Amino acid sequence: MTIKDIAKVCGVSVSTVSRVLNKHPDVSETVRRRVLQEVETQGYIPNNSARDLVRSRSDAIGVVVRGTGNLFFAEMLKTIGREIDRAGYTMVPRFIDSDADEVKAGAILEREKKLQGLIFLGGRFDYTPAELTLIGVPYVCCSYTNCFGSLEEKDYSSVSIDDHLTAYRATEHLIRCGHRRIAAVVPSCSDRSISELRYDGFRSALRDYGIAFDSNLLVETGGCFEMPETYEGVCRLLRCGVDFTALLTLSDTTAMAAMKALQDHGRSVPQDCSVIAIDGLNVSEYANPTLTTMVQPVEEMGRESVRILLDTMENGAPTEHLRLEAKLRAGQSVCDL
Amino acid sequence: MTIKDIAKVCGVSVSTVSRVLNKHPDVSETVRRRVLQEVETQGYIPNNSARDLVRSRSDAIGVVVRGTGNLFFAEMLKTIGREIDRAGYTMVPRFIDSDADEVKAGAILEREKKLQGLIFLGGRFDYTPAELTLIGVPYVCCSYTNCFGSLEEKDYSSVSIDDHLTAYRATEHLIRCGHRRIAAVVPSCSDRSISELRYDGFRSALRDYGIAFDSNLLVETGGCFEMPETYEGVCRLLRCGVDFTALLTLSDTTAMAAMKALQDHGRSVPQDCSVIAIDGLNVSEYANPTLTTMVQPVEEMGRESVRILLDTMENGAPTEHLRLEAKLRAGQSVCDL
DNA sequence: AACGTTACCGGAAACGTTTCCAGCTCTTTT
DNA sequence: AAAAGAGCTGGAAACGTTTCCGGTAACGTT
Repeated sequence: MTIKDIAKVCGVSVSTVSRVLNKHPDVSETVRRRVLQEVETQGYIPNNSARDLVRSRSDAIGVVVRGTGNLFFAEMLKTIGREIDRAGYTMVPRFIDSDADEVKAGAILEREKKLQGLIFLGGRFDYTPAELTLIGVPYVCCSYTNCFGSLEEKDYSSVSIDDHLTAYRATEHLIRCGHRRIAAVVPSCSDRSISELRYDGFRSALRDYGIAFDSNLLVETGGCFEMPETYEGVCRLLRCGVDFTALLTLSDTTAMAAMKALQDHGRSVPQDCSVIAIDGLNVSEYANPTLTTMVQPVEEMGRESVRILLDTMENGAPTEHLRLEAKLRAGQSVCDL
Repeated sequence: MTIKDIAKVCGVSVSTVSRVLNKHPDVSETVRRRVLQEVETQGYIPNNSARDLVRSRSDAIGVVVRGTGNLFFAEMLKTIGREIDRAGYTMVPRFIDSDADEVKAGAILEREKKLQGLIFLGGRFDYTPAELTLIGVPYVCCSYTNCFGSLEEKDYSSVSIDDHLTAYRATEHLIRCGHRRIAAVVPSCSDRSISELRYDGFRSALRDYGIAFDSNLLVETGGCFEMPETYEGVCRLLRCGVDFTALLTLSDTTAMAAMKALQDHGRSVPQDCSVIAIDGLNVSEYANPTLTTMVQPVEEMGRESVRILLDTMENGAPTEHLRLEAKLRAGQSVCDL
């Protein structure tokens, strides 16, 4: 079942059928209708390989996902997938680990498939600027403000919450609840990473409210928003015997790990220690206690990422850097002092 | 940069280069080496569209994911994606909702892309056998024993835990801990669904241990393993005032929702009520209390699903139905009576 | 010396589209 | 009435591969 069969049975040329299929204007209404009807009844589906070959492009958009521990990316991937489908493209995801070579392989391999665009989704990427310029297609960094620290803003697009502001607001919320001794668990990802931005927001809030920063209250963890590391980090903090009434974590899953550590040490949340987080996963509404968290607009982020990418791909639109707002969802993990 | 360029610079024909690239035997060692070296230095990458066109096939494997609430599928998708990548294929996932038409669209749309195989991942699919026979490629149902109830076993492959046995073992664990009044939350998915199998396992265990089944202890919920429905269901159960000391849930996330409902009603887990689940998500180790759950071998399931699919695709191997073992991971959500 | 075999290689068709170009028929303009 | 344009259509090249078929050269066998 090819375009030729349709052409033959309709008594027209393949060119004409092709024109109908591609919605070209210069074909008579009668012929158009005849062809479309035949396509319908025969159940003809164009051969994508042939189409891609002659157009020398594909309908594939790659999504590179890094940061396996964070369930937030799972939700993001789903919304991104839906949007890509809706736009008539094909999503091809690739999950990568921390392994340096596999990360690099990501960029290379994405080029083997004929991708039209790329979405980077995740905590951290180790690409060098040189490697990135090798990518000949537009790409957007989703949920990651400074995906590639050393890159020109005009060379890529990004969609994320305002990480600095979000952490600021979270901290502010704790402060307004009367907390002064606020600890923070910060994954020590790379420079200018998402965690650095959020950490800066945390510090800014403290400063603005005249609260001296106590470096003993800072827990740096390895990995990227991993639960085991977070659990361990909070345990260390507790062993230090330093005093604090609230804890800021940078994601929902790490918040759950942190709460677990607190609870395992006999501290109940929020009575003995409030915990606030960032993400707003569905599952966090069923944590015990329910998480108070800054909800990222997952749907909107996915939609906008794809929109921007498509706009650059199809219309050559300029790059864009979108900062969305995360909204506080009050749960039970924070209480007034 | 095409195969012709390589041929020209090597002084051979395109046929020869093609043969080298496809590891055909009849090409001399010297030529082979010369070509490979040129391919390397030039950084030549074959055009997949052209290759697919002439071979009239692609390297794409579709993964249809249904059941958005269940984080287990997110973990499965990741391992499946890794395996597909490793095998040199391209994964194209599609997330579908409960909407009947979108479900059907799944089958149809998967055929538009030239897919070589399909993996169904998720709680329930509404395809009719007639629709399924339209799928001209091999497919395997992953983590879902009776994906398509009314289908011949020889027509598809499947990989999952033994759902009946797993629920049996979970129930057995509760019984051995001294529990007699055991409630269960069962999503009312379709006939012969995953939840029916697990429910049967639950009933079998009760029977084998001589415990009369009390229908008041059964909570049927709408949706497929959704947290809100589960929460509501457990609330209903509690309002009934019926007595029970343990609760079986069929997934980790619903377990968390169930625990939340119990806790919100002043019952602490496990002191007032033990809770056991099935899945073994990472996050369940950080629930409060830590979940006691039957861990599904995610890695193995993903690996085997892809292996079986590839074996059928490439070698025409017969269909296979693999039942793996879920192992109990003791957490804190179950205690002796 | 003739033949068959083996190992290797090139030519060319084929895959199913899209798109450029040319041509045809009508209508409108000069 | 001729020229110009508009609207529609078909022919054919091109996209980059794979693979079938045939051919050559070298070599061993009779």
